[in-house]
Amino acid sequence: MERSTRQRTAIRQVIEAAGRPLSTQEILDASQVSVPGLGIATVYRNIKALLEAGEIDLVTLPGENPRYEQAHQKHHHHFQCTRCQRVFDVFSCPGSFKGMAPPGFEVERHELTLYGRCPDCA
Amino acid sequence: MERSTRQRTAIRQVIEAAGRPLSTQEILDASQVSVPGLGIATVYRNIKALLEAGEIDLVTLPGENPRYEQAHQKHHHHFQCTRCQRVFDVFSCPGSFKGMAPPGFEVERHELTLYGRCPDCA
DNA sequence: TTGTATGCAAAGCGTTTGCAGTGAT
DNA sequence: ATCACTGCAAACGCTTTGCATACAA
Repeated sequence: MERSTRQRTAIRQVIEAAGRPLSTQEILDASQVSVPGLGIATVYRNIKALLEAGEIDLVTLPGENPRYEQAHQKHHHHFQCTRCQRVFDVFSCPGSFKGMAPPGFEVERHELTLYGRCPDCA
Repeated sequence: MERSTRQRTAIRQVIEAAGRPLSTQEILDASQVSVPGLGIATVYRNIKALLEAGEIDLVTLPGENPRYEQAHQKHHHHFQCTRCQRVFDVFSCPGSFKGMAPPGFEVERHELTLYGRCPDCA
C-alpha cells in the first residue's frame, strides 16, 4: 500500500463514512459513485491491504459473507436487523463468559451477535 | 425423503454418533467408511432433507463453513477449539441480552460463540 | 522512467443442480 | 416396474489470481 490512488481513497472513505460494517458489494456500489468503472477485484485487493495495515477490521457474522468496518480499538459486538439485514455496532458487553463452558474447557474469548429490529425497521 | 438407502442411513448415523457439529467434509469422510464411493452431492442433498425433516440443525459459526448436528430441543451455544478447530455444544446461557443494544434497537434473539482450548488440546 | 495498482478474465472453493443410470419399494 | 435416490460433471456465487495496461511517484 504505497501509492495513493483514486480507487483506494474512495474505498477508504466509504468504509469510514459508513459507521457500520459493510459488505464488499456495498463497498463496491458506494465507491463506484465517485470512481465509475471500479472493479470488484480492486475492492478485494484494497480490503486485504487495509486489513493488513490495521485500518479496518473483519466482521464475520454467522452464515453471512464477510463485512468490513473502520478499525475500533475497543471490544464490541454486533447487531443484525432481521428485516433490512444491516449490521450495527454494539459497544456493551455482558462479561467474559469464563465458567460458562463445561469443566475442562478454557474460554479465551467470545463472539456475540444480537438479532432484532433496528430503529429504522422497528 | 421417502426411501431408506445405505447412503442416507450412513449419513444419519454419522451425525448422530458425533455428538458435536460436523462439517460436510467430516460427514463425507466418516460416511465413506461404511459407504465407499459416496458422493459429496449426496451428502448435501441428504443434509438438506434432514434439515427440512427437523432431524438435524444448521450450525453457522462466524467465518466458518456450515456444520450440522443432531437436532436439539433446548437453546444452546457453541465452543470452538482454537487449536483443533472442532466445535462443541455448550448448554448454558447467560440470559436474553435484551437491553444490551442501544435505545431504539429491539433484541429478539442472540448467538454466542466461545473460543479457547478443548479438554483434548488444553 | 519505474513498478505499484488497476481492470478484465480465468481459476478456486464450497455448494447446488441437470441428467442418465441405480436400486428401494 | 416405478420413480426416488445416486454419482458425475457442469453451473453458481463469492473470492483470488494472472496478465497486460495505466498511472502515481
